[in-house]
Order: sequence, then structure tokens, then C-alpha cells
Amino acid sequence: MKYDHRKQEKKWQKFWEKQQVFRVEDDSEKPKFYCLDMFPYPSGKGLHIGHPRGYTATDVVSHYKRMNGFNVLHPMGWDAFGLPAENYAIKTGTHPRETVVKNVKHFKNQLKSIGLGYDWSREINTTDPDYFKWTQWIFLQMFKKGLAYEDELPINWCPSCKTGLANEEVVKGRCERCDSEVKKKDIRQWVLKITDYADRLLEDLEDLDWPEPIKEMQRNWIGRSEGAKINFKLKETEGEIEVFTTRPDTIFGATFMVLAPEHDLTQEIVSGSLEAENKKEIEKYVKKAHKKSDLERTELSKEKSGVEVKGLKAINPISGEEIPVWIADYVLGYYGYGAIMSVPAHDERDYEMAKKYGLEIRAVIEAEELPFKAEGKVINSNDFNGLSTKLMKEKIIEKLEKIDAGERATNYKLRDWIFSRQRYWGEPIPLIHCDGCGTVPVPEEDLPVTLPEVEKYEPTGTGESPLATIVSWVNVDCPRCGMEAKRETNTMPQWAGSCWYYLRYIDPENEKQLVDPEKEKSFMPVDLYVGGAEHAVLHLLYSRFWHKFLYDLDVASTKEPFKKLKNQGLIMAKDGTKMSKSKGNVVSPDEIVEQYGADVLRLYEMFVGGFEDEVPWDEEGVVGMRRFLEKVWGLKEKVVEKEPDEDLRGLLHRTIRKVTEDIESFKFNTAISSLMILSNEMKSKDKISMEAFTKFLKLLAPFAPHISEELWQKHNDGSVLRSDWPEFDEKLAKKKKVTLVVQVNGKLRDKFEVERGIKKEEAIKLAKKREKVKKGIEGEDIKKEIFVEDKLVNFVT
RNA sequence: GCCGCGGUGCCGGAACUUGGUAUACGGGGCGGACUUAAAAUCCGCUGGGGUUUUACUCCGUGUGGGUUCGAUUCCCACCCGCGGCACCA
Repeated sequence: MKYDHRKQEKKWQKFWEKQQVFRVEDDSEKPKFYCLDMFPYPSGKGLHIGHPRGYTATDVVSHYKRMNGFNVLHPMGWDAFGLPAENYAIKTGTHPRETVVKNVKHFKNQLKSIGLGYDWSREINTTDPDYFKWTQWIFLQMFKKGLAYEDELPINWCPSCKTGLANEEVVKGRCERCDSEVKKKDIRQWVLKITDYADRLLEDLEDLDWPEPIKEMQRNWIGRSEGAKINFKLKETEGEIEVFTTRPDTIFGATFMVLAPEHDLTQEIVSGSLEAENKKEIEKYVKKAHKKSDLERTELSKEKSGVEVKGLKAINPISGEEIPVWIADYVLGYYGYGAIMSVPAHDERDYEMAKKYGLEIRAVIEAEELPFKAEGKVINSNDFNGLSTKLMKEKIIEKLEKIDAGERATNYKLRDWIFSRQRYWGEPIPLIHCDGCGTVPVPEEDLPVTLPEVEKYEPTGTGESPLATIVSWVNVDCPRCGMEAKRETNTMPQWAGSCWYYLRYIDPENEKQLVDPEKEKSFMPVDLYVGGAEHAVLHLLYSRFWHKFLYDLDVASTKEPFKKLKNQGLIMAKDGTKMSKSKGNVVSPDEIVEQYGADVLRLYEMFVGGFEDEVPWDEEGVVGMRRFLEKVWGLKEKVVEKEPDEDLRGLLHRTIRKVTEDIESFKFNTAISSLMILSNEMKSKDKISMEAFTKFLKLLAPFAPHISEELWQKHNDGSVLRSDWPEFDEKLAKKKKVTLVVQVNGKLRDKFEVERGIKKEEAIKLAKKREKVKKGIEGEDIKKEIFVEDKLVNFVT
């Protein structure tokens, strides 16, 4: 009789829930294992076929760990603030809260239908006031420590989402969400000082068991460079130009200075407080540069442009030389000090600039071709000639420090995190603006600050949040002086809630604390974290930052939140392109569960390829998993109580070893393949021992829990998912006979079976007797006989 | 341009950690059994070429070199694909 997944799967899902098989204990003698998925945004579209790939992997590991005696925390929740629900509200008038409730219900049903073993008693939702109370609380602690500050700088503005964005949300000059071109806009913003943590975020990456590409992306994003800060005094006028350089060793090659159009001195020239002979020309250039978006400024980067500040000279503090000052938009206002010393002989960009405007190019490192960017021997540098550039760096920094014209310095690409959004559906920033007291935090006992009901969710587009129009909500008494004051109307970005959610699963009901310190210590850090790689410099950087802050507050006990990280690869359409609605090639997990069963979906997602690789979805391949399960289903007829099956035992133990090692190293595809080999072998037998079959079911259970449970329950009590993981016996796993390969000059000539552990002399004697081998070595002079135990014999002639 | 990952049958992929039978496992295809028939199921074959055609032989893991008794695996150079970053001083 065929396996009826529709009947069986529902039955066991109910059973597991009733028996609380996946419930984690707060006080347990067992070692803990915290296994975490990146929680989803509950979109209206429901679960994508890619979601279950990561979820099944953590589910497999959770079951495996539980069966190995761990107290496993494997929770799930909802990252439910964000624009889709809000945009839907704008269109239909449905409150985002209602949309979220509906979508969460749908998502949860879908996850349950796949048989994923979450401990639902710990479910959280970032839009729940009892949850975001603590998101606001963390923000307030940052505010109190000076890590959250207000700023009015030109920031990234998405004209379609009508909100400011963080740098991490701008991808190639476009909005990460909607792909619109990002504009510059001057608006008041709340900014988090992530740069204070730059060093720790960089250094602590080293000890993390994370994919190297993700670590590398974070390193590049933080972008630390070591060098020097150097002051160039201005000639015949007050003031100086401060520059950052990684190459102080090339200071004698600095033939001009370049200021960014945003530089303070540039502004002074434009405003007239600093005199320049060609003020008009400069004004024109600066205006043009300011109009360009970042995208344009980089796209048009092929050709350098700039304008000299006529009449202004800077003085090289080391050589005393007077050099001209230019303004050019290839120098960025926000990096370093917004100004550089230009060394055209040893920097490509400076070289292009010098070539275009006929500026002096002076080599100060021995080079055959300019620009020369490598290390070498110093020339044209007065007393310093002949030094290595490495030593030169040290000498120059020494000298700068002595004459008080500069010092050793470190610079970062990382910029502070623009944290406020001019939208409705996010956590309100819990601050109050008072004319008398300034910006005052909402008292902790008044948290959470909840969202008011509004009539229109539409963003104003002026840089003000829609909350600003709700007078009754905005107007409050100042908690400090009691006078009339106004609430901050910006909300937090969608990343806020996910920065610390893994801590809340540990103690989701706690009303007094974010998390109980004892519980926190017993479960942190997250042992395994699984999700998509697209969060490399977003969620995965932000949450590390918040975690380190919470560590400093003694709320978290570990330096890092996520010990081990794995990224699941994308699931593509059959032709290798992205699945998309417009192409009509979107596969729904629901259809697969309905037609083939949850176990088949799980098996296929794990079997289709390497976990971290991008793989195409091929429904024909899904059939193979169903056939495998039918085969397993058929095996039950062959099970007999007592049967030694000697010849199956070796393979069984090799399979136990293989599946165990493969789960540990995330090689689920080969684990399943080894289970198939064992089941094929079992199928070829007339009888299978109960013992072998039971062990096989335990190995299969993490991947295909429903069918395993059904077959297990015929002979056992309690869930197979709560049974002990089988142990393998190395002795039994070893093959008694091995195939010995015979080569002549490295080419395969013959192979034959021998007892394991055969001695060299014996093997060579046997090999020489083989007809095919004889033919190869006949009349030849054997110079060497190579023997590799249990593997091969090679005759070299 | 820089950084990272990858290139293996008709397709998804295995073997690369530790050099030692290349293509496990699954799909597809072909042939056969069962059937009135089809589906499903089961059994067999399935890298390419050559031949005196059933046994042997040569070639074969992106390309070209190297190390080695032996290289998909190690080293060097290059080509192609994918992802990330990109005027970061």
C-alpha cells in the first residue's frame, strides 16, 4: 500500500505539539544548543520556496542535537515592521496591524505544514508593544550614553519610499528596497554612533565561525586604514588643511592639495570669508558638484575635474615647499578630512588629475613606470633618500609628531548609522523635544511609546513622518519640567527590531527586564545562525553593533551574538534564472506539500545541492525523493524481530558514521545519498533486522520526520525525535574486504578483492600473478614497487 | 580595477579536508517485464572515441605548463561564469 502523506503528516504534527516534543527547558541538566533562523518578514505573498531551505537545515540540526542529548532552543518569530504592510495600508486603508496578524497566521500555518519543530511557546513579534518596549529601551540607553545623536547632514533620500536611508541600504546608488535612484536631501536625522564600535566590530570578526565572504564584506565595509593625519598650513593667511594619508612616506611627492566641494574651506571661499582670485569660477564648480547625486559622481568618474583656488598656497610641513590648492569632486567630503595631499607619481587618481591640468608629477619612490603604487626605495626626499618606504613612513610620522604638524591616525569607511525613518509603521523614537530642556528621553516607566491611530498612512514626503500630523499624540508635557513639549515623530528603521530579537526568545514573557541575566547566560551565544547572505552588511552588522552595546551594559554576557553562521544558497527557477511572478515560474511550497508531502519538500531542498550553493528547482527531481520514501515505506514488510544480518551491519555503521559527520558539517545532500544507498541495500534483502531498521529510521528522522515517526511508532513508544541518536562502531564500519587497484606507471591495469590489512609482499605477489598486469610488466625492468595499504599497488618500469 | 566563490556525464551534483578505482546518489534517456493500453512499479544499460566487437585499447574533471611513480585534488600562468566592493586618499 502506498504511503499516504496527507493523512500521516497532519497526525504526527498534532502528536508532536501535544507531546511538546520541541519544548526547550529553562532549567536543564543537559548542555544547551541554541539553533536560530533569521526570522521572516511576514509578507502577504506567503512563504517563498527558498524559506524552507534554511528552516529545514536548522530543523535537521535541532533534531540531531536533541537526539544527541542537548537541550535545544529552536524558536521562531516575526520581523513585522516595514514598508509592505504600510504601503498596503495606504492603498486599502487596512491598518498594518491587521495585515500583520493575518499574514503571521498564514505563515505560521505554512511553517507547521512543513513539520518544522519550533518551540512556539517562545514566539515573538517585533510589532508587539511588549516587544518593542525593549527596542525603545535600548535606544534610550544609547541616547543616554551619547551614542544616538541628532544631525542635519545631506543624507540618502529615497523619493519613492519617501524616507531617509542608511548607507548600508543604498546599493549602487539605488534604494535597496525599491531600486529608485537615491537623492541627497538635508533633513534632521537621528544617527547611531556605530563608528565608536568600528575597531571591535572588525577585530572580533576573527574568532567567529562565519563564512569567509561575509567576514570579508564586513571588513571591507568597516574599511580600516592606517596612516597619518598631516596639517598643511596656509600661506599668508590663518588656517590649515588637515589631510589623512596612508602614504606619509610620499610626502615629498605632494605637488598640490585637493579639497572636496563640501570642505569647510571651500565653503569659506564660496561665502567670501576666504579670498580667492577666481571666486566666481569656484562657486560655479561647487554648485555643479553639489547637484550631482552620489551615483552621478561615481558614474562620471572616468574623467577628473577640478578648479584651482588661485592665490591660495599650502605649505608642506616637512619640506617647507609651497604648493597650489585645488577643489575637485573626486575627493569625498565624508571620508577622512575631506581633503588630500595629492601625490600624482604614486596614486592613480592624483596622476589622472595632474595629467589633465598639467600639474607637476614628481617621483619619490624608485619606479620604472608612473604611477607607481607599491613599496620601494625613497628618492627625491632630501635627507630621507635611500630609505625603504616602510621605514620612511615611521620616520615621517616621528618627525610630524615632533614638530606638531601631524600624528599617526586610523580612518574608516564605515559611517554612522542613519537611524530615523519618516514613515508610520515602525517603532516610535522615544524622545520628547522641549524648548526649555532640549531633547528629553521618555521615562522608562512610560515605555512603550505606542503608535497613534492615524487616518492617513501616507508619508508627507517633506521629511516629516505622518505621525507629525497627529497633534493629540505629538503634544505632551515635558517629563522634566512639565511644560508643553513635542514628541519625536520619526520612527526606527526596519532593522531595529531584529538587532536583538535572539535575546528575547530566551525570556519572551519578562515584563521587568529585556532578558533575565541567568537565563541569558544559560542560552547565549546562538550556536548556529542560518539565513540569507543578503544581510551581510545590514542586519548582521547592525545586530553585532547592538549586541556589543548590550554587552557593555551587562545585559548580554557574550561579546558576539552568533557563534556560527551559515548562509543558504538561493533557489532559482529550473533554467537558473531568478523565480519571478512575471515569468510565471514561481514554485509555492504549499503545492509541493500538498502533492508530494512535507517530507519530500524537506528532502528535496536538502538533497538538491550544496547548502550554500545556488541551485535550480527541478520538479522532476522532486519525484525522486517521493520514490525514495515509497521504497522506505515498503521496507516495513521485511522487518523481522530477530535476524543477525551480518552483511548489512557494516554498511549500517558506515551510514551512521557518514550521516553523523555530514550533519555536523552541513553536507545534507550526501547524508541523504548515503541513506538512499542503505535503503537500496535493505530493499535487496529478504529480511531486515528490527535493530537495523530502527537505526535507519533514527537517521532518517531529522530529514523526513513524518514517515520516520509513522514507521517508528509501529514498534516503539514516544517520538523518534526524542530517541537517542545511534552510535557507530568503527570496527564494524570497516570493510573486511577491500578492492586493491593495480597500476603500471600510474595507469590502472587491474583490480581485485583482498582481505583488509594485507601486507605489501603478499599484495605484490598477488598483483604480479594477474594476467592484465603481466602483460604490462612483461619484459620490463621494474624499478619501483609502490604499495598503499588497502588501496593500491603501482609498478614503475 | 580590487576582493571572494566557482568551472566535473544529457541535467542537479559526488570524490578535493588527507594526491591513489573520476562521475557516488538523484533526475532524464534507452531497452525489457507487467498491462487490452497508458500511467505507476520493477529489472538492465547509459562519459567519448577506436577496433580484429564483447574483450581490449586510447582519450576524458575550463586552457596551458609544473611537481609526483601517480593530479579532479598541490603549485604557476591564463580563460570563462557568478557574487560583493568600487574615486575610501
